[in-house]
Order: sequence, then C-alpha cells, then structure tokens
Amino acid sequence: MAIVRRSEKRDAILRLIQQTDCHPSADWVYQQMKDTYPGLSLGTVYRNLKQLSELNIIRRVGVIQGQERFDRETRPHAHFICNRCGLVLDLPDQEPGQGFVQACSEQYGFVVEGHEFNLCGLCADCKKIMKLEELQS
Amino acid sequence: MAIVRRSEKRDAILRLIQQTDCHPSADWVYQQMKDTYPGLSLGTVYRNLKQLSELNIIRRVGVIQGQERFDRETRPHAHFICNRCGLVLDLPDQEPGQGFVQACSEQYGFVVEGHEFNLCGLCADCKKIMKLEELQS
DNA sequence: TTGCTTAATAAGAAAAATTACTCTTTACAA
DNA sequence: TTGTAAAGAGTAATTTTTCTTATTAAGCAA
Repeated sequence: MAIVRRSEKRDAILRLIQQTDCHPSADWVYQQMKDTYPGLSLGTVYRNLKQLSELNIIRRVGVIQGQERFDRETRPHAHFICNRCGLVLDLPDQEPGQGFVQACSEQYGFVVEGHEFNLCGLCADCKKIMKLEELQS
Repeated sequence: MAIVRRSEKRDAILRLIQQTDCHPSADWVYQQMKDTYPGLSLGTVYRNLKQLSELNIIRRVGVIQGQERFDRETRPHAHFICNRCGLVLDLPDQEPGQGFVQACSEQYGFVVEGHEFNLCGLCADCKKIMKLEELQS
C-alpha cells in the first residue's frame, strides 16, 4: 500500500466519526462538514472513508437502505440493524468459534482476516409503530 | 405486502439463480438473460431481485467490490468472501447462540428476523498469488 | 369461454449513491 | 528549495433505486 500522508480533511473526517456513535454514511459526514470546509468535495469524503477502512482505522458496516454506513469501532463486535428505520446499534461481539475459523482455513485453504456479524429485524420503536399500524388496518 | 402475480421475467430470473452456485450480481443476471429476452430492462432485474429477496425466495449476500450479490440458498448459513477476487462461498451455518438473540431481544426490545454472518479474507488461489507477489518484490 | 376491471409488472428515463479519472495543489524528504 | 507522489476538487462513469406510463395477468360477470 502507498505511503499515507497527513491531511487536514482526513483528520477532520476521522475526528467527526470518532465523536459520534450513529454509524454515519458518507453523505452524513459531508453534510456535517461542508459548512466548516466550504470547498470539500463529496468524492474526497468517499475516498478517505475507503482509505480509513482499508487502514482498519474505521470499519464498514454494510449498505443499509441504499447507503454504506461506517463504524468508529474496529474491534470485533456484532451489529443490530433495523430493517424499517435503518438504526445501527453495536452489540457485544459474537465471536465465530475459533474452531470454526480453523476448520474453514484448513478445509478450503483460506486466510481469514475478519468477520462481520449482523442481526436484522425491528428496533423497539419500530416494533411499536408496526403494532399500531396493524391495529389501524 | 401486495399480491404477487406470475411473471415470465421473474420466473426466468429465479430459474437462472437456482441453476448457479456463483452468487450472482444484478448485472451478471442481466448479461446472461439479455440475448434470450432482448427487451429486458436492467431495472426489471433489480426490481425482481429485490422482490424475490423480500419474499425470502432468494437472499442478499452483501455488496462485494461495489456490487450486490445474491444467493439461491435462503436457509441460514455463513459465507466466506475473498477480499481480492470477490469469490463468495457457502459455509455451514454458524448459528448465533440462541441465548445471544434472546438476550438482545430482551435487553433492547428488538424483534430479530434474521442474521448474516460473513468471514472475510483470502481464498486459496489468491493466497498463492499474494505469496508470489511478495517473492517478486 | 369471452370480455371487463384492476392492480401488478415491464420498459425506459431520471435520480441517487458510489467509484473512477483528470488535472491541480500540497506534504514531505532529500 | 526542489522533486515526488499523495491528496483534493471537479467531472464523468458505474451501480442501484425511483418514477412514469403502458402492458398484461388474473379474478369476476355475463
């Protein structure tokens, strides 16, 4: 990988992500920053998010309702994702059994570098709303 | 959800996915079908893939190298994803402990409808290629 | 069966999200 | 200070979703 040079924009993007627990999207970052950095390009946000996740400084969560979401926490942990409102919540890690990774590596010859584990469903708020809608129909 | 009507295009899309184990992308499906169905629209492929996965007839795997991939197998199972070549491989299910789902549901009030579990890394072929590249540099 | 009704489906265009590319600016080492 | 390559802005291209209008599948009545 190429040398990584210091950059004001990247520092600011990272600071912003570190300060929130909302698992931001690229556009959220852009909207938050564009007043302070008027010349900021959305492409720059995307490029730096990609770079930061490749450097394992932040982490990709996955595409939720059409937008990639990111996570300041790189240590292994699971996520809950609400299918209705798009909420992302950190959960304590659900480690794949060490035996499982070992077996896959041996059987198929893989190098396993990481894992992602997401539960999907309805969050508490959306659960209530769905119940209301049922009653009304 | 709305009533689902029979449709020639959707049947053909589903048949195609059932016949392969390559975890296709929308564009792969489109490329395979466009000769047989000259008027086929890429939008139709996307709409039907979305609908089939909402009906739980196929399953979304996730975005890999910029493209969403799909899986004919809807029963719970894990995936291995190669970060270098984009290979997707089915693995036997790594069930989240029933206790884990139960605990999340109770603690946060979630309704957990499903889970996705992916191992990421290098497949056997890419492992060899990376080794070669190391030797050459 | 035949024709009518309606709502799902399709095509095509447009919008949105993301990535790639080109050219300019800038960080940093020699 | 200067040479270099990384980083940025802006634009274009790609992938995916959404919207509009026309078509068509399927239930119902005659």
